[in-house]
Amino acid sequence: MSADLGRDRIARARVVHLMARRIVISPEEFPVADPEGLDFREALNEKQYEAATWGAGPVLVVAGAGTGKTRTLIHRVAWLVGHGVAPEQLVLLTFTRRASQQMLTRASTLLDGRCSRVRGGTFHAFCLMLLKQYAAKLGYPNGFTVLDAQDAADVVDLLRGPVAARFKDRRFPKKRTIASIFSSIRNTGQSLDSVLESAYPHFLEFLEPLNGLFEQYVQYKKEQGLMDYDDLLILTLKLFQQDPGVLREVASACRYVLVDEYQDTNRAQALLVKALSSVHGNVMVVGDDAQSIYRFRGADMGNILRFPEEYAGASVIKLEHNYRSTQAILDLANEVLTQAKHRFDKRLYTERGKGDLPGIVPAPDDRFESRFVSQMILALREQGEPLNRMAVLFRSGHNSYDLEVELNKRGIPFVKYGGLKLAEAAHIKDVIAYLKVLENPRDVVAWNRILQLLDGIGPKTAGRIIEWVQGAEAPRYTTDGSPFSAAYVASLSRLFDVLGRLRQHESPLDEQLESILAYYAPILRETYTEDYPKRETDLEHLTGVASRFADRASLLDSLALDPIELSAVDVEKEEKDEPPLVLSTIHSAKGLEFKSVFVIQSLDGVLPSSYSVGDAEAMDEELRLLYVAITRAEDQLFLSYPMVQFRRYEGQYFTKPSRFLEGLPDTILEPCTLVEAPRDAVPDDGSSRLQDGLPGPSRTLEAPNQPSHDASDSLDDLPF
DNA sequence: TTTCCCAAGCTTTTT
DNA sequence: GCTTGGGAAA
Repeated sequence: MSADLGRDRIARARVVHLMARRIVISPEEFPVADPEGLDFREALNEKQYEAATWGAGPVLVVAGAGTGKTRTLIHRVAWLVGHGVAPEQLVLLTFTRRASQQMLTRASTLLDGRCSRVRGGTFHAFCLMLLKQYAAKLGYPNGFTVLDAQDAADVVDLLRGPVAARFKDRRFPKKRTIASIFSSIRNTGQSLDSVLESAYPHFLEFLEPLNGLFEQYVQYKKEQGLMDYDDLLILTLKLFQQDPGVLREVASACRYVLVDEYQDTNRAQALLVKALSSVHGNVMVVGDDAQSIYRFRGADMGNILRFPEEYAGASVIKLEHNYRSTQAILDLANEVLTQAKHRFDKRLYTERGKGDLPGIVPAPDDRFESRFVSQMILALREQGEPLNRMAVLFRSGHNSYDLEVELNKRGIPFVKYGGLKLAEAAHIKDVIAYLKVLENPRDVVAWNRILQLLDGIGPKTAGRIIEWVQGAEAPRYTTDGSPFSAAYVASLSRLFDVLGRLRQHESPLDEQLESILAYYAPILRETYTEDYPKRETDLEHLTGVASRFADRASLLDSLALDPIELSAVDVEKEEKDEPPLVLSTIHSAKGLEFKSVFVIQSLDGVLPSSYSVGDAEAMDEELRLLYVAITRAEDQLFLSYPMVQFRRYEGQYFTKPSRFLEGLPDTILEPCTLVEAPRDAVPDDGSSRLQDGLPGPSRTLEAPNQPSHDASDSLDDLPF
């Protein structure tokens, strides 16, 4: 590796803003040598090295898929810490908690644990931490509650009622829609009418009432001590704005700001980065415009494209050498990307060999698709590929239901990322609501939830009770002197008993949870008579998760921001057995890599989603999504789709493969045919037959071992 | 006012 | 396939 960087000293001038006076201090200098015990030249290529050892000042690292972005960031952290920057002065902002944890653990291994004190996490988590500290300055109580998307919609619903009543005969938007309209106003900084115009033109007639509702919503949350996800970002900005002293204090502590996945930041996040780096000016953002996939929640690719203008004197480092995938996989990725309306001047290259061509696999229906995938996985496993180095990716959470059944049937362990989260299940939210009420007695959403679980109490009565509880100075947990009817006073006082007792003497978290669960158990059985055993297991699950937290507040914060934690328990449990296969939405798979990747349901209408068809920008995003999926693969890539699907009332109907994959030359994407092997001709493990796709125009993949089918049935001959 | 029942509608993707 | 909303009965 060449050592020629043309710089003896890694140094850049930097300017410190202190009060009104600008005092220029001398450049920060690091010795050229690597920190003890680490050979960065050995570990990194020239560009990566340049990025990792960058001195001060703003830098944009444009890192294509698989170009060692994480590796570079980790070495960057290690470099800075190794050169004496206190880990506490480093802020590493990432998009998902998974990404940040992965990064910090990997960095720790480089420098024996010192890096674990690096501050960071998701933007939202970082802001929450700040807001906990400064809530009072914004007129919020310290015990404010964080609302997840569902809770936020519930708050909207409380306010929506009277407004919607005025439009009885017309279709007033539903709570979720309203909540997401509000969210997009705040994420993009657009006005209500421009949001409506671009995304919800059919609701333009409700501009006025929605405007009023929006103001009420903002007001209400403030009064009740509630913050939604967007508030976390926006109130932090507001805090900085109204109180420059706080900004200075916070930003001074952020000597180096590192941001991962910068292409997916929205306006508020970009402003936060600007603010946090406003004292030291040391900001490194890493990203890839071709992998921007969060437009739907306000991410703005413009942030990364405009970075050089936004930060005067910013340098740009490009990483283009791909270390992950074979050339065949990159060829497909590059080819797919050329279909984008917005052109990317990006062509990934590798020095790895050509490798196997990616295959496109039509399956007769999704049962066959699932069998194909699971069989292939077993075969690869027989060849020594660990399950956790393989992944099945899909557009949306439910795309894998059928496959999950098949995997269970075959005893293949898997984890699933993305899609529905346990923390969103009704019974989990119930239990959490009790904790929330204990933490923040002003949390009306939680109160409503737990009160309405009681017999004979609906929205109206719940409202009256909440008023009673909160009417006094301190919340009163008693029915003494209450105006409520005897019909439910008994059940109400049982609830108050439990809450009052827990509030009085703060017992350890697990004991609190135990009391709550004891109280909730009969309610659970009654409300979910059908399937309460399954839900009871989930609650045990929750107890397990809770035991890892020191106190109620930190459990609640964590649940609000990172519901994935719950499914992480599965991982640990399974890992005793065999590291499990990964199922993931493409969104959740960002930043991960696997030896073999299966993209299922590569259908037109799924990927690209039918919701995006007709919107050029949205279609480009779908394309980038496919690009992200393809570039997760190192060696093997299969894109499959069912040729026939079922729909509720229409029955069977024919599908079309993703338009992004149609018309690609066979030399880039190889068509494969599934053939069902005669049953008795199948070797026990089925491994030998899948391994070598024979070179040729159409690879044949045999699908052995399907007892329910006539052995002579060739799939090609099935009667469609 | 609540609850129950039926119909309608709707779903990406995440913090 | 599931949640959400409306309407009617208790």
